[in-house]
Amino acid sequence: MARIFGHIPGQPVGSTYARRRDLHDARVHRPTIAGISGTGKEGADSIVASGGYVDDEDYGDVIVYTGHGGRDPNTGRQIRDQELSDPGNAGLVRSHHEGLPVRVVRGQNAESPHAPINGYRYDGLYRVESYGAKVGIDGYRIWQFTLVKIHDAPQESPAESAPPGSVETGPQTEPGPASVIEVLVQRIVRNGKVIQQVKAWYDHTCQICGQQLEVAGGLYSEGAHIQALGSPHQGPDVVENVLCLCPNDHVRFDNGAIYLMDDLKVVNALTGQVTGALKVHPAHRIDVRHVAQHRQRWTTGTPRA
DNA sequence: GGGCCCGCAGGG
DNA sequence: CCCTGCGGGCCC
Repeated sequence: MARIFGHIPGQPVGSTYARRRDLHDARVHRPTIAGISGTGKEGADSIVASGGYVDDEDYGDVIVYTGHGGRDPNTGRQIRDQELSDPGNAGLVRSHHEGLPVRVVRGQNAESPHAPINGYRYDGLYRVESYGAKVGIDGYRIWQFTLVKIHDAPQESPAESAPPGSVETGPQTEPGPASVIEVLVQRIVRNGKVIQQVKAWYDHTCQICGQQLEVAGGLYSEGAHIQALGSPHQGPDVVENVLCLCPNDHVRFDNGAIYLMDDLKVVNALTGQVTGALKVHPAHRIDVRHVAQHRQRWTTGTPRA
């Protein structure tokens, strides 16, 4: 069975499964015990986060996921260094380099507010934002992978176009749906100068909530365009149109859960209440025309094409 | 086939 | 709760 990257047809985000075997049967995550599905040559197509590794961190839209290896099978504690060459770890590295999306499944974990109460839940696609090694809680080197949720509109893998019974003979060239590859390429994060400049001004501090998100290897923030890029919004990729936000506030902002007034007060769209003021660095000029466009996009009732 | 892995059930 | 045995599936 070929490895599938991206969503599995018929398995929408939020689907729940009682046991690991059910995840396997649904092809959402094939291994029945292992947390990472993948190899160094192909990349990793899915992971399960069940809280089994003490160094894991789950922030919802950002997951710091510990690689495998080096554990005492009985106690679950690290008893030796992890190796990046182990298949699953190498797979996540490959996914990072290729920009491949990783299906994330969360398992029951009473200590995490993001985990299901029981069983397993498919929580959608993440990209491997970065990875690195550190000495874990148990005193051995671990490899950790920072996974960041992909918030684009769900991209269904195209249905198998080959009719049943149509068997390709000859060498397996693994045709692979081209559209999936295109989507992946589109999702490679642009880390251009504009976003880097904005992040530098704020040192990764969220302009809305003021928090700095610490991940392995440093701080993490996102450059958020106020007036969205591309059709139909046509916002420019300039510092006057970019905010430095934490992932959660980025999601809220991009989906209209929060918007800004012209004086840069922050408004909760559900309540209409001002919840604070945008924090702005003296050198950062924000163009209120983009602020107004974003606000009108989410507060006017005119349907959009 | 050998070894590995973020299960699972059962018993104390 | 912790520990045990018994595992399936996958990668090498």
